[in-house]
Amino acid sequence: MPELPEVETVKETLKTRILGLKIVDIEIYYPKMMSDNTKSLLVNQTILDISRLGKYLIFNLDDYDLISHLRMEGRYYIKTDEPVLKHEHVVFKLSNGQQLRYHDTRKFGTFDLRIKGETYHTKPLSLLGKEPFTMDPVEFYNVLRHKDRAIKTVLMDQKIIAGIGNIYADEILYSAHVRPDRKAKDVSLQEATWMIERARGILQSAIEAGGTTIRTYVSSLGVTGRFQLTLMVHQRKGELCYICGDEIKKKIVNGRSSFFCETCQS
DNA sequence: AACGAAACCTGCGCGC
DNA sequence: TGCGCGCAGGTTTCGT
Repeated sequence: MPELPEVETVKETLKTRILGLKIVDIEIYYPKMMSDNTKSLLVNQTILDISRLGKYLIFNLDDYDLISHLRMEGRYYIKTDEPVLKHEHVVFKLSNGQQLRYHDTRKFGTFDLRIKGETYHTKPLSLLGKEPFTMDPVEFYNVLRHKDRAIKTVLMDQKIIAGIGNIYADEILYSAHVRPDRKAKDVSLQEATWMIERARGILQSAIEAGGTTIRTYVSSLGVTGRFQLTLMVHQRKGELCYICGDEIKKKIVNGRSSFFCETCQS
């Protein structure tokens, strides 16, 4: 589910709810999700801050950083003593009686614990490329020049540029007028520059939309980070392009569904 | 080195 | 109603 904007929204929302609270206990209902050793190190740590890099959420504690990746369907809920649901796999009990619950239908999410200071120098965070906000278009172009893969595959490669997933890749490519199945090495400097500029604009708009959506649900249970931004092409196969009126096409690119307009993108 | 496919999981919608 | 299949916004691992 979550790409960079959704994770940013989850981060901001959680910061308003659990900052300064101590983890007094943890219940693990799906052992593969978190080891007992990690649990023992987390207990008695206080949540001092929450940060984000790419699609990773990072709980900054006294002595450690807990790195959380939501993968496809991870979500956080803040509850008290309601019954624990089927897909709530990790429950962090906090010092004010609240519980931070990690919910993940497909169990793809991951937790990694790092000693402060090593967080950004070890996997997985050390593998991440720059986010679109800090990526220099010329640097990006120079990477593309050597890639014999579809441009969309490169745009979603977290080692090259961090934070973009399947939905935003489609939207960015549409906005930059580039077909998802073009070879990366055939993309021009002008196009690469548009892609970075459009990535920044679209991600920023999504963050603002997500923030708006969440703010209207301040007292709701879920902290999902779902945003309401109008999608121009993603999941619109057979519908009409808002710009030229042609039919939106769907094609599998490197195993991922990809939506685009043949007329507006080349 | 670099690429594509498979694997990790569960639930949902669709056609028969 | 029930079953099988395809599909889902991500990442890592494995084989070529």
